[in-house]
Amino acid sequence: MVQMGYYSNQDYLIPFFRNFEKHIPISDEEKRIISANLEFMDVPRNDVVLSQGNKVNTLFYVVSGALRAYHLNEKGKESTVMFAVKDWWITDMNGFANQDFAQVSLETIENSKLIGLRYEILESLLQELPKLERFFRILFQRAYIREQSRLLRQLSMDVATRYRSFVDKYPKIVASVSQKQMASYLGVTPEFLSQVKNK
Amino acid sequence: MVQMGYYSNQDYLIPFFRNFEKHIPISDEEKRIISANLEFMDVPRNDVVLSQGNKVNTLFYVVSGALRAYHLNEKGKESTVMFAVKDWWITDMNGFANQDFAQVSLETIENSKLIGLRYEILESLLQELPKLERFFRILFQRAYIREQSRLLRQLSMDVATRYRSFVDKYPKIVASVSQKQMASYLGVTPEFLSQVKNK
DNA sequence: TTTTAGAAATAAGATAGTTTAAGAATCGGT
DNA sequence: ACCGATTCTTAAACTATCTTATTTCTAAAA
Repeated sequence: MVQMGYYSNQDYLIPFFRNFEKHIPISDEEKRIISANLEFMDVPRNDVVLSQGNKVNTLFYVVSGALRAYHLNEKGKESTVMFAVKDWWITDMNGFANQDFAQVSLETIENSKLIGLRYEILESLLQELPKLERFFRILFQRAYIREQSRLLRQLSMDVATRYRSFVDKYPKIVASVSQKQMASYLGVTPEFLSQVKNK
Repeated sequence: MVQMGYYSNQDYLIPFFRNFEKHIPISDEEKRIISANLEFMDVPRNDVVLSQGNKVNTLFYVVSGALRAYHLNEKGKESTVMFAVKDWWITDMNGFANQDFAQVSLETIENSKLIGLRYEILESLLQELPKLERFFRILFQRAYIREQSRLLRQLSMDVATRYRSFVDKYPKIVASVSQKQMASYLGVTPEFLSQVKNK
């Protein structure tokens, strides 16, 4: 993972604030304050930016590229909890919010530009700019809705329907993801997904 | 569903603000403003307070009792998305936040006292008391974490482990829930849960 | 008290998903 | 262009879970 110098941060900040302003308006002064508190990272494909079992200190925003959050259980079975592409935020949220250990690892599945926001920094930013509470309220509300919808699909649909539904919803993600990863997201074996697809 | 007169609202408001203040401090004046915008309901067991397919206009806070959110798919299969007991908030959040139709129904599984907060009211309260943004930010953050953890359990654990894990985590809920409902929450048939339990 | 209905347990046959293994295709590195 | 290493497909045998049906149990209604 490479920390970039200040000169090139506009590559990160322009898309970041463009997305930010879709949710709430923000002044130049506020942008300046926020910018000064972010970290900019250029991460190659297949790099692990957070490891299961470690303390979680950073919340990531995806400027470009794609990430995957996955869990490894005692039996070595891998479960993909989430993918993130451009404009998504991702981390092990439980570990982050409760300053606890990560239950998932986070890896890039493409070369990625990320913005990192550290826990203590976010906490103090929220104090300094209460407006951010609204931003993150909206963010978490949407994240909650997303997870609840996913859970509902997991419970109420069969694999073929879940697969089609995912492809419809996130065609961009499908492109960067191996079938093995896709299967572990849907909760089936890659072999079975292969069967299902060929019908 | 019975709307209560003003005289008895303290039964609702005292537990409500006691819980509220666990997350953020709040003045008497703020309490007054919030109180004036809530609805108080006393709902008997097995009452449906929101029906799948209808527009969602209310967010519910559980003062006492218990609720269940469930979805019915085309094949008539029922999936329990969530339970809520004392101090939990519940609704079809997608329908609520996006003013869309409910994908789930909401029913009481015990006689329940609920506080209702309507969509437009919440929106204007958030304008009037920006402090509430923080409250709901924390609320949704926790809800998101909860859903993500549940999904992870769903993907990575077998039925027996999921069942034990639920009983450990929510012993109170287990008491108010039938085995059929429990099974539809865990994503298995009641018959299979019965087998699993007897081991 | 009898009746009724819904909960749960049990068991047999059906289906969805897993496992294993082997071959074909694809991809990054040299 | 070649090699080794993943990744994907296919298929057969297997296992877990589901469906359906029957029975028992329980609790509330009449």
